[in-house]
Amino acid sequence: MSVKSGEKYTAILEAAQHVIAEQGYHSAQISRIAREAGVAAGTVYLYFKNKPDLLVCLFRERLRLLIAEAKQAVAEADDPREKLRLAIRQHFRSLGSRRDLAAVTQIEMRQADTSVQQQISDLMKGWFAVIDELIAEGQACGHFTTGVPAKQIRNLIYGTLDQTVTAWVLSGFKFDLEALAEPTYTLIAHGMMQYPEGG
Amino acid sequence: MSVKSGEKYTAILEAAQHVIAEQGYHSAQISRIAREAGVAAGTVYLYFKNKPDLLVCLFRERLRLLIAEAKQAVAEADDPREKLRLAIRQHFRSLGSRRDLAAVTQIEMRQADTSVQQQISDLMKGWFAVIDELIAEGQACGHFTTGVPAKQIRNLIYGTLDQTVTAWVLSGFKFDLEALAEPTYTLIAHGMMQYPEGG
Amino acid sequence: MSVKSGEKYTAILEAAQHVIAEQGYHSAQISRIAREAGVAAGTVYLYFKNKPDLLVCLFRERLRLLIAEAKQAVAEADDPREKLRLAIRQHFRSLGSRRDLAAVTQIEMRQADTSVQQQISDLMKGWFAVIDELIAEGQACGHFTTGVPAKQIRNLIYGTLDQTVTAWVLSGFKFDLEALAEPTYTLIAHGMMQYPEGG
Amino acid sequence: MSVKSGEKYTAILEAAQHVIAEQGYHSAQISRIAREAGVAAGTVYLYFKNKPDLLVCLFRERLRLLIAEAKQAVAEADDPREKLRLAIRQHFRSLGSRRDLAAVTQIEMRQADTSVQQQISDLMKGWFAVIDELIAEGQACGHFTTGVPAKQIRNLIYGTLDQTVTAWVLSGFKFDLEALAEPTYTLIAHGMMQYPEGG
DNA sequence: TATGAATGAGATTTCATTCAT
DNA sequence: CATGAATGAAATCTCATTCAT
Repeated sequence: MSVKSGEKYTAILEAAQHVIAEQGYHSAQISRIAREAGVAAGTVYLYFKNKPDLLVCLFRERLRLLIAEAKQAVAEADDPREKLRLAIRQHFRSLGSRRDLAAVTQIEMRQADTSVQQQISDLMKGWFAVIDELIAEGQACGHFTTGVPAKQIRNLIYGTLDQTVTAWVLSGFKFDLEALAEPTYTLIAHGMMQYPEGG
Repeated sequence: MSVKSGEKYTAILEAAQHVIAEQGYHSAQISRIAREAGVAAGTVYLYFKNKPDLLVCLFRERLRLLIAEAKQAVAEADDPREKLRLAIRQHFRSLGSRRDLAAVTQIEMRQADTSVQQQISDLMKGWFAVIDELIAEGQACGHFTTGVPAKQIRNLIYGTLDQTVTAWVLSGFKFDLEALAEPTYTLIAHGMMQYPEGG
Repeated sequence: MSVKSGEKYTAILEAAQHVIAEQGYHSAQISRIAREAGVAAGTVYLYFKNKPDLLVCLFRERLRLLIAEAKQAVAEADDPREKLRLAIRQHFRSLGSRRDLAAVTQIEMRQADTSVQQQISDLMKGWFAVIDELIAEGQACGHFTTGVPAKQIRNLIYGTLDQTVTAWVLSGFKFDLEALAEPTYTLIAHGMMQYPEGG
Repeated sequence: MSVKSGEKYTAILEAAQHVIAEQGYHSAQISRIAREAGVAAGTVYLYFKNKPDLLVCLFRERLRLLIAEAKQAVAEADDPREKLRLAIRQHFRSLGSRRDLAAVTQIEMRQADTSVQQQISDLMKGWFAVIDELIAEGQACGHFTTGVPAKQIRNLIYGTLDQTVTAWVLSGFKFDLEALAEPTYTLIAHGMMQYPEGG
């Protein structure tokens, strides 16, 4: 039986997400996570190498989910512009319905030390790939500008989404995140400039 | 703790910035910062309440500088579109020429605990104000769209700049940050969509 | 725990000797020993009460062998002086041909805690008995001095052998242990003093 | 002020020796040693790198003393035979009057892990040097046999002394150690063999 | 103001041992 | 007899902070 498939593995990850969201990364003690998962502290070390590893695994699992949802959303359209619209909406929907997860990804996870950040950064490439593909497709068919490096377009998209979710978490979830999908798409896609006529 | 100026206050901040950039936030020991500043460890506590306070003060000082530079840059133009262009260029220029500072603001500072993040978040409002004012002005004179909440425009701008600088730091300063000002402005201002005719 | 024979009992002892010789006493994990013996960790506890008990049993088994070999060697001569010569040669031969065992008895076993040391110390009495008998015999027939307590003669003999084997192990088995039997016998038997005439 | 010269450094070493002699090496907690030395646990780490380092330093300090006393004793005679006699007496006297130290050197110190043993082994060379010099001198002037490797003579001397002191500690200090100096010298110097005539 | 030696709280992690199967 | 997943106790070490000088 794979050690990664047991319900204890899942229970520990759930508990970690909850405790970290509640207490913050550095105050989240292994013993507390274990108690919440209903296992002994030592058991955590049967499933995870150490505390940073637990964090990385948590992030990997959750990001895998987000990426899958993003891919699925994007697959529902053919036009890259529409794909972008759906990707944005899905991102806000995915995190908007999972506050613990949002708190962990936007705030707490970023308090981990550099080696964890490095691993997280690598995992993010999977997420970026979804955007990158969408951009490349849009550029190929002439819908998206090629006058700007694709990587910078990605920075615009990801940076905007990330900042928006972070602002939402920091506000204490005070506004409707998903409702921002449409205007955000508009801004990203059409830009912020008003034109006297046409546009 | 009461003295907000003087050589030693400055020296400690300089040392903190350097040590944190080099070793990361959590590995940056007070004793090391003190040594680098040429003072005793205890002396740090005459100028700062504690380690988080030192971090917050460092951020406040540096942000004050960045805001001043941004305001000065923006003041050089009348048209809010031009102001936006200058603000973006200035942001990339300000951080692009201060690698230690960039590493601290984009990476290390974010590892601080939640209470510090809260204070930093408050300080950021001063930075946001510069953008907000610029947006409001642009909207007032009809150059910027009013079809989208101003706050979301700000998220777009700030998120994009932030993500770009972070990518630059994480790349090991491998590309020319300032050179990205122009395409970034284009993207933000005009959007990423290509139009068959007009636009 | 009740079974003192059988393949598994033997296999565990063999594995323990090997793992301890290789990794040292404190780093020798029960799980590692079990794996090497081809049994589950829990199985070790069917044959041994606990880790110290495993060590004591290992030492007892091996010492039993050494004592048997010593007795057998000694039995081949009648003259106590010759018996001493043979005993020394046999000790060096017994350990000289079993490096793992030598490493365990001379180095690792001595890192066990005091209660184990006490038990080992008791077992050593069986070894000392062989020497003591030989000494008593030699004193009885006038070949060995009676001007010195027999126990101190034993300390001389055992101490010298022990130190020599330890030096051999610590050297990384770099010299021929058995070759030292003859000079060691000479030293012990005749002393280190040179006499102008006679001797 | 050298960190090695303070009274706290000494107090910690004294406390370590006492606690280790009483509880054994592995049960000797740093917190207990610190309490006995009248300092905080953290203070121990201002003077010693870690627990093994504390042990090595303790051994180094004490061995330095023993070697000094041995050298001083040896210096009182010219004849190498007499020097040997004095060295043996001094060794038994040095340890016979310091039971805590004897318990630590003969029993507890040997429970330390391999890296400590290695360092101790290196330090022991200083002790061996005293014996080696004495042996070389005796061989040079024809008093000691050259028919046996000098290193083996050293093994005889050191092994015998070591075993004798260990036996004394294990006996619970039940006999007079120093009283064994004379017979031990006799045995080592003249051997255990009785000769019909002369000798 | 400045020093820096001393403090001491606090959490990770290991691994011998158990026990339900 | 055998298994091996789970347990949980226990101790080192770090480093921000203090305070007597």
